[in-house]
Amino acid sequence: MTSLGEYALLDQSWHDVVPDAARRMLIAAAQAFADKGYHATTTRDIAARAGMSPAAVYIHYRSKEDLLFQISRIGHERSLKVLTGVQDPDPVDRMARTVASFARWHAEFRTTARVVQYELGALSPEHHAVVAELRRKIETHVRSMVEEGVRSGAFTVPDLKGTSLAVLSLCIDVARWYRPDGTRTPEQIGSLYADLVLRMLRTP
Amino acid sequence: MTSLGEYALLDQSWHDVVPDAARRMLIAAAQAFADKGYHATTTRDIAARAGMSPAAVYIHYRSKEDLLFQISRIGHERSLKVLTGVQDPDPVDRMARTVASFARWHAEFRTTARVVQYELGALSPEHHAVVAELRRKIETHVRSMVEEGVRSGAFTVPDLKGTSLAVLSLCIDVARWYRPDGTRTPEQIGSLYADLVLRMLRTP
DNA sequence: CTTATCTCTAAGCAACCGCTTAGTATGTCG
DNA sequence: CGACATACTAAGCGGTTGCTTAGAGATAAG
Repeated sequence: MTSLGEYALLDQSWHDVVPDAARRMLIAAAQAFADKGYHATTTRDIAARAGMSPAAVYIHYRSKEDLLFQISRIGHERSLKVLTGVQDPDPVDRMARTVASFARWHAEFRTTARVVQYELGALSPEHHAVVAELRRKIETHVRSMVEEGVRSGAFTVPDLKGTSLAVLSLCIDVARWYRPDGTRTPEQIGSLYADLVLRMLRTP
Repeated sequence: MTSLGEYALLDQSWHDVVPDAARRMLIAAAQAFADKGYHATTTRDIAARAGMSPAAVYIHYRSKEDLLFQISRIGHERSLKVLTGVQDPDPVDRMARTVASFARWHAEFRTTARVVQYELGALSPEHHAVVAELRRKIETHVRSMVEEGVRSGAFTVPDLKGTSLAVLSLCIDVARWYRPDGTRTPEQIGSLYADLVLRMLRTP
């Protein structure tokens, strides 16, 4: 029920959530939302996955939507950290390593990533605004990395904004198609995607 | 309510659906599913969008899931047709034109595409098997196009299956991020994507 | 006219939804 | 020990869900 195997698909960020029961509930909700979608998940599902009664959800969270918001917020923050955490003086190497780790994250922590990428619409307008700001930062960061490469002469792109969006889109969609039982490891997907993106961007 | 403006985001395939009320119901359902998701849409929503009573849904369809299946099936068939409809003796030109029209379709008919790509999980096992077969054909077709280019020497890829999946993934994800009020037209997205994909695949 | 068929609606049923209430067990501090 | 706070459950409330039933209106054939 709470084996390491199930937790392996979740990001390490959850360790900060206290108390213990609140964290178990959040993890149960993330797994349920990723598996069936927010609207198809009932609060009874979540409580059962956490091994508690339906009412226990409301000890630690205001509502079902609050659970989604916490998962989405923490997930977006982690995703942004993965994206911006790579430092490298060379724009090409930086892009390659960033794409590799960002794409890899979407495979390895697919459970979190799916909630982050596909359940935005279920957030309240106020909560949506919070994660929308984080998403804007993600888009801006990718674009500025492409821009830097273009300035250095290493990259040549026909449409800066559109190409940046395509790079980001490619990485994000990993969360949709990746299956843990497939032939490729998250690491291998990261390497492949870094290579493909450099080919897309590099000056011929 | 039933202006051309709203219908413009839907594929032309729907014209085959008869009788008239059944088609209106299917289009209303597709719009609702694309907008809010299958599980967040009620049969009363669908009926109201079609301008009929809640019970009218069940005159033409067995269930809410049956509506989803019809949309998903017709959408997948259309999507496959768009993908395989391009004929060109040159593997490079064929790939470019195919990617352009496939990516363009996901932008132009975003309503249909979103149901096709993001509501698979809500189908019954039997219905899911039907569209899964169509999806396999789509994947196979992209891979054989890449393969053909590699054989001709025009393309060089490190991982045939993985790269083909990435090309397909890039086009599909257009349905997630595209907004009709954006600066790029579906046509422009198609052109950009065709260019980006060729850069990904071409022998240096 | 009657009869049959098709398409639709008004009303409603059983089940399920998110969430609340009332109460219990456990631990902590004085 | 009693007083209080915390974390939980059993039970259930009001509202909504997908779907059904009974019947009305329209049309067309006999």
